[in-house]
Amino acid sequence: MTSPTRRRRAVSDEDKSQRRDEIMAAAKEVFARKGFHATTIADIAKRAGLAYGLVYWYFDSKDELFHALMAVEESALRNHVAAALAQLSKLGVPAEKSGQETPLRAFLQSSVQATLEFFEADKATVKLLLRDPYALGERFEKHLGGIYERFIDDIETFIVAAQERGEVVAAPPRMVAYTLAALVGQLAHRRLSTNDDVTAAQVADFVVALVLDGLRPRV
Amino acid sequence: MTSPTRRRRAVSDEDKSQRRDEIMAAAKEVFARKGFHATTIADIAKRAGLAYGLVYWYFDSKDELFHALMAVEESALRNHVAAALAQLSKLGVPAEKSGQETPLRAFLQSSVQATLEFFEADKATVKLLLRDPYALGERFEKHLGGIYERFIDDIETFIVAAQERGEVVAAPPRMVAYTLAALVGQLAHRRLSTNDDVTAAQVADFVVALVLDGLRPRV
Amino acid sequence: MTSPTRRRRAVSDEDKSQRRDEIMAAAKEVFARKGFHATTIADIAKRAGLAYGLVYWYFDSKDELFHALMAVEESALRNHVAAALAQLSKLGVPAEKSGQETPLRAFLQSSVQATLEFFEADKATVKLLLRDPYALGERFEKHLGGIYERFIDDIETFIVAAQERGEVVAAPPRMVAYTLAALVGQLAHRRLSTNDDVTAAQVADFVVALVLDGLRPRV
Amino acid sequence: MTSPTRRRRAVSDEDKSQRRDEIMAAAKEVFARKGFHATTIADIAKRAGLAYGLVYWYFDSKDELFHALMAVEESALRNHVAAALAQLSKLGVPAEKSGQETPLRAFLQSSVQATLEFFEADKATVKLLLRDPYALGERFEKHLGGIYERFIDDIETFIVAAQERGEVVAAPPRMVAYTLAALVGQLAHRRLSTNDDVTAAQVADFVVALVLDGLRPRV
DNA sequence: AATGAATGAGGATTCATTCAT
DNA sequence: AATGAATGAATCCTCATTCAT
Repeated sequence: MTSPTRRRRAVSDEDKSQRRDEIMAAAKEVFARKGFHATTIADIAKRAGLAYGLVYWYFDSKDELFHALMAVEESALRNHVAAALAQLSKLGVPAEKSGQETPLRAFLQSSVQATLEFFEADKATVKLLLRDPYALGERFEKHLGGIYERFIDDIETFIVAAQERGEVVAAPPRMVAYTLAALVGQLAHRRLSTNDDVTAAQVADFVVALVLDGLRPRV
Repeated sequence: MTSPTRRRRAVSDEDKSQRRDEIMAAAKEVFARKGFHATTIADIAKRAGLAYGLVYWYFDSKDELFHALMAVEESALRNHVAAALAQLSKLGVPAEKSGQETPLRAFLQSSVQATLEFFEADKATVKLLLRDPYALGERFEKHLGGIYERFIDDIETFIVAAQERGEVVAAPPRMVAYTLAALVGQLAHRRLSTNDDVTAAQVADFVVALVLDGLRPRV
Repeated sequence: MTSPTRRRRAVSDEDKSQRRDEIMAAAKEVFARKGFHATTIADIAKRAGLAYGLVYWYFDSKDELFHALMAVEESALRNHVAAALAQLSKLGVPAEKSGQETPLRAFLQSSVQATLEFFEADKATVKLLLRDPYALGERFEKHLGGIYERFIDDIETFIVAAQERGEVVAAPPRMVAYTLAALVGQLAHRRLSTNDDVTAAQVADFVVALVLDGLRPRV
Repeated sequence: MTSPTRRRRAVSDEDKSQRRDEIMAAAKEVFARKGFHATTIADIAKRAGLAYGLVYWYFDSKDELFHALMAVEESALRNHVAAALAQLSKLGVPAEKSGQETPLRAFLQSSVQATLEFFEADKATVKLLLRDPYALGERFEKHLGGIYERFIDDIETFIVAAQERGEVVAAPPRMVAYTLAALVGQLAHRRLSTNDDVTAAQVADFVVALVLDGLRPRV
């Protein structure tokens, strides 16, 4: 039994963190809908059902709030993709016995599909990560650049490993990685405005086929 | 007899058009450098060496000015690509007799290279067309969407024709077109910040090889 | 039996008073350093190691807190000067037998020196009493005016008494008092920013000599 | 007859300067009445009968506006005092033949009186120069310090010259100068709130007598 | 008494746009 | 056509103060 004077309130870090999350959720929604510039702190607060001054209790500035969002979304995306890849090995995709291209194809398929699904399920994030930051000047471009870099690094790493494992890749790994990231990013973005009823899986199939096999059918 | 205030010389449309162009040139430079929001009408006018109130004689609003720029740049890009393709046929690329894949490969190579070169030669346009509009809300996104659409249409049209001519394309034409546009757009954009000494032609080679042949080397 | 929330020990007025003092000490330091406007209640509370909401338990407003500080500082100053003067008589300064000017000179010397020493030892108070209140609008100006008034009254009273005791004073007593207060206040203030190694005693000597004797040396 | 195209408007620098002055006049009045912090740009603009945005056409910031005011007022004060002193020599005050103290006394009398009159005639300036700047932080304190410094320098210079001319001054010139400036500043300030019907000339007489002769009448 | 989250008035500043000349 | 002064909506952010716990 703790001393009465120590009881205090239970607002604690948990509640604080929760409020932060509420604000971020509201911010994400509004930023995605109206864009960074057109969004006011008041918009965000209203959306969150709070007094606008309170936003500054949790974030130092509009910029910081946006940065925080970018970081969270990057993290979520990476987790999502990592989970998909983990699932892949668990499912026993023949990663070891295979002398074929399976691993690379499977990796690409999984990564691309997971990425597209992630953005599919959360269209706001597309705008947050793939649309706004570019136009917001260096402060965000740098952050965004880092995110991209990390993704490209991961892909490159995998491709290099595949090459070392004996898989043939007919282009410099980094360039391929880079291209792939660009492609997927753009596709995710474009899928926002287009009304395909193509699924993420189909697009992933297409991308993988394109990247691995090209348009010209094997003779 | 005209009133004294009317004297002046009748300013021809040509003059008007010229001033307009001056303003647009200045606007392009400043928009590209600082981004749409950070650019003020005063910035543009100063750059053009004019009183800033005058901008409103030629354009109704900052938005309209930006739209006008987008239109001009689209037009310039299309002309540039069209010229490259025209050059191609003039050079006697075997477009008719071909039973080979030449036309499609040549078309892609030329289009991609011309596009990249265009953006290469005019980095401001990259920012104008590929960076800002996304984050500027629907008003510009729609316009940009149209530009993309037209390009995708052109590519698609060509691919369809190629297919009808007997060339095998292992994917839905529109999807290919769409992918290609995305890829090239993103590459052009990324080339802004990266210091490759890779030429546009090399990138084009890479893209075409990737799209047509894929990563797996011909057996 | 008191309700659980009521338990605690009955906080004595002493405790309350002590907390108040802690807050005032913190406030004094911060106000002096940053100025009234630049100081936030949060600054003060942090300095005092308290939750900032608590400040409002002891003071109704930032203004009231500042007023309280002014009152305390006035009191401290008056005590300090009074002590010096008391010391003076205790030391047997010939206040009664004197047919000389001693008393007035001694009084001035002691008062001025004590005042300067007080401000010397507590530079924060200079800012609190001599710098901020003026610029803070009528609410504080009035209070400050009162403080000055009381000092001037005291000096005047003494001068009148001296005159009645037969000492010659070549000017209206109130005016002299008023001048002296002004002079000392300004000197104290100015000593903040200047790096004289002149002591308070020396300045006091100078002031007294000036006031009593003027610049022209005795013939 | 200038060419019609060259006619243009006559707004010119004169008008611009005039508007600036209007704003400064309004600002001075409001700053003096409410203090720097309590004054809003809107207050100033309203007082000047202008849209508040316009203030920023003429001044970069509230701070700059205040600085400009300080500079103008310093200048005005210096001119006023200089004029009084010029008048003095013109009136044939025996500056050269005198072996007496006349010049110093006359100089002090004139300077002090002119200064007090200046502040008398323009009470707003007292607040602007002698009240607000101290409490406004370093940015203004520095400027104000400079103003004081220049005045003290002038007085010191004169006293030194007087000494060299043979007049006896029983204290270090700079200290005297410094004291005098402090005294006059404070007196001017105090005269704001007090309802003496003492004239500036009388106060000046008093100050000069005090400084030169002291309270103890010549025996 | 104590805490610190919540509120919202307030204010400086920017800038697109209008307008008198 | 040209100029640049004038307007004022808009928005970020601060911070005194209140209040639930």
